[in-house]
Order: sequence, then C-alpha cells, then structure tokens
Amino acid sequence: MAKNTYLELPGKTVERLSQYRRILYNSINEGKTNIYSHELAKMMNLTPVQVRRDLMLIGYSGSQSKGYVIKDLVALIGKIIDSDEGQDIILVGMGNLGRAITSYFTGKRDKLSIAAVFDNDLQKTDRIIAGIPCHHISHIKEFVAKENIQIAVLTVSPEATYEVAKMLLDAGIKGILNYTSVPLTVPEGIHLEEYDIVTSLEKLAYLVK
Amino acid sequence: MAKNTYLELPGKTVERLSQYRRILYNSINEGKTNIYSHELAKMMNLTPVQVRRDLMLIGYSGSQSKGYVIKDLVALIGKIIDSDEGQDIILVGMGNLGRAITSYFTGKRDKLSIAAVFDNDLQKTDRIIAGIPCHHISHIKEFVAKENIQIAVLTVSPEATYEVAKMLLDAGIKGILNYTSVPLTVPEGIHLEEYDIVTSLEKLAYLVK
DNA sequence: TTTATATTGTGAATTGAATATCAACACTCA
DNA sequence: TGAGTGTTGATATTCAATTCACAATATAAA
Repeated sequence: MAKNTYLELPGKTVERLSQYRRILYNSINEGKTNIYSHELAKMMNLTPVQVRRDLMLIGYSGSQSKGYVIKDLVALIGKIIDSDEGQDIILVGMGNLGRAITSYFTGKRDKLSIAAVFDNDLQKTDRIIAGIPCHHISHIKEFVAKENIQIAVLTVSPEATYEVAKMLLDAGIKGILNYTSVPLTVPEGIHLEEYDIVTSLEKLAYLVK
Repeated sequence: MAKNTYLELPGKTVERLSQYRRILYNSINEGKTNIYSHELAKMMNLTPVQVRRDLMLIGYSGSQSKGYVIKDLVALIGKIIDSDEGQDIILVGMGNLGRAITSYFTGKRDKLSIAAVFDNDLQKTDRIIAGIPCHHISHIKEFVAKENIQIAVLTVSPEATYEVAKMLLDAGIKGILNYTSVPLTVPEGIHLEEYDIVTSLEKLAYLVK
C-alpha cells in the first residue's frame, strides 16, 4: 500500500523502478497479467532477490502462487516516481546531442515531457526544432519561472557549461542532467546526474583490458 | 609505482581517473605543473580525501610541499586505462543519437577511436557519415574479427536491440555501451554499461519531488 | 491427508564506496 | 633553532547496496 509519507528509496532502486515499469508495459502488451520475481529479474539482468527487495521497499506484495499483478505494480510505480500533474523539462544546447535527445525523448513518457529547448545561436532560436519550440538562452529564467520548470538537461559545449549551469541554478532549477564532459558543482538540495560518454568508454576500455 | 600485475580498481575510481586526466590536461594548458588534492577535488566536485585515496589506489605519491606532478600523474593514468596499442571501437545504429555520439567522440581521445559505424539502412551504408565509414550490419562479424574490435556502442532502435546485441556477442565483442532503452543480459566475462536517458530523467523527477 | 515443490518476504551477513581521523613530513617565519 | 601551518598517506569508521539464508505460504501431486 502506498503511503502518503515520503518514501526514502535508494537511488539505484528508483532507477530500476523506472526500468521495471518499461519492461512491464511490454509484458502487458504481450498479454501477460502476472509475473514472478525470477521472470522480471531475467528480463532486467538482475537476481530475483533484488527484484523482491525493490518491491518490498515500495511496499508491494505479490502472491506465492501467482507472483505479482503487473497492472497493479505498474500503477504503484507510477504513483511513486511520477508527479501527479506531470512535470516539464527543458533542454539547453541544441547541437547534435541535444537534438538527438530531444527527438528520442519526445513522446516517450506522458508524465514527463520537454517543454522547450534553448540555444544561443540565433539561427536556431524562435522556431520549432525536433517538434519543440527553441528559444534563446536569455529567456531561460523567465521561462522556468512562468512554467515552473524543475529539471534541465544540459547538452551545451564544454566552454559554455559553467555559465549555463549558473543560469539554470539562478533560475531556480532543482535537478540537472549533465551530458557535457565538464563536471559540475551544485549547492545542497540540487540534484545532479552526470553521464559522460568519454568516461563511459574509457571505463569499458579499462575493463576489457 | 605502476606494477605490471593487473590492478583491480573500483569502477567508480576508474571513472574518476578518466575525468582527472581530462581536467589535468586543462591545467597543463594553463601552465600549471603541480596540483594539490584540494585543488583537483574542487575542480571535480569531490573531497580532497577522495582524490588522495584514488591516487593511493593507483600507487601514485605526491609531495607534502608541492602536491602532485601533473605530467607524471597523467602519464600514470594513461598507463592504467589506455591500452598500449590503442583501442578501436565500433558503433551500431546511425540514427540521431548514433550520429551525435560519433561526431561528439571523434578526435576526443587518441588511444580510443571509432573505427567504423554500422546501420541496416542501405541509404546510409557504404559511405562516410560524420567522418567515419558506415557499413551494413551484416558485415559486423567480419569487421570485428579483422580489426580486433573489443568495444561496441549500441544506439539502435529498441526493437533491434536484442538481435544486434546477439550479433555483437557472437562476433566476440567484449564490452558493450548500451544507449538503448532495452536492458541487456550478457554472459559472464562481458562488460556492459547501460545509460538510459528516460531512466535518468525519471530518477531526477523522483528526486526533485 | 501428506509430501514435494515453488514462490514470496525479510533479518542478517557481506561487499563496496565514501568519509573521518590522524601520524608523519616539509616548509615558513619568528 | 623551534613553533605553526598545510599537506600527504593510511587506517578506521560509517554508510549504502547487494546477496545469503531461510521461514512462511500456497499449490499440486501422491
């Protein structure tokens, strides 16, 4: 049963919940109604114990004979990770990567969508790119305030990273997903996720050695 | 002192080493020759203790008065994460994201480069895209064998993910960087890194709630 | 009914990573 | 010289995440 009190879940569990949900949608489409921990684990490349632990943490119970009811589980995950009214995101930096992420993401989730993108190139601003309105970065603060934006995706050049990050924090952004190669510092209370392609590849290169 | 024996480093440390090196290149360009743990920590958004512990793990020693010698440190990191002869990568799936990653990555690292990209669209194959030769996916196995490729970046559509991953494993790939939204399962001994944009954003959305 | 089998749920143990603490050392300045 | 400062390197501690081990339960089969 979902409590009204705020659930303090491990970060890793939250990530997996997002993925459980996506996989479970597929299962629903294939006509499945119930699923066992070992089935879900197999699909996610995890152990069954870990799946059960995650579901225990969100307070969902299955049955020993039928496993978990997919529909209910999906609904509960939604209750935990979606916000009721939905949540809008902005993306800053409409280069190759920004454009790719924008078109990739658009329409993927109904409670989470890119409301606008920003760039400093006047050639790109004040028009629709990849289906989303593109504004000049000088309008970030005003837009964030008006639309109550809390999350920003950062895909600008390394040189511009600090300055744009500062603008975003100044505008009141609460979470930044940083895809640039520049490590960021954020104040207490602001959430930051960093994913750098070069780092990932160098890590893999080390591991396969 | 770098040993010849294989160093078993924590994954997180390897990631940070990659980033230390990139930041240290900048410092060298600015004319710095030495650096203290607290300086490096500040630039990386870490604690000095963590920096020192990482360097301790790779067996690098600084001096109490001058800190670390940047040039030597960079060289040692290279010794640990680069392979001597360099390492070639392939990328499969030349959609928006594949193209973005290819142009983003090309030229970034000299010991690590994208040797070829693959797609199943005949419109894209047998020509140069983003500066890299693009072949049809039916040639993956042959190419991997001939060029001794160990790492692949996966940016295909969700529907194609399983099939292409199977091809890559079959071809003898040792590490996969999976940017699709489909979680993969790989056999023992194969390294997998997964980064899904939707998951990252949903995690952020949860955190800012 | 009884036994066997397969599943969930969870306390306890283990592993892994980050942080705190501090001795040892090098330099500066009185 | 000797006190004071700032640094590294290393051990100990804390914290987070995963895995182990198994009790409890439901179903099917004998």
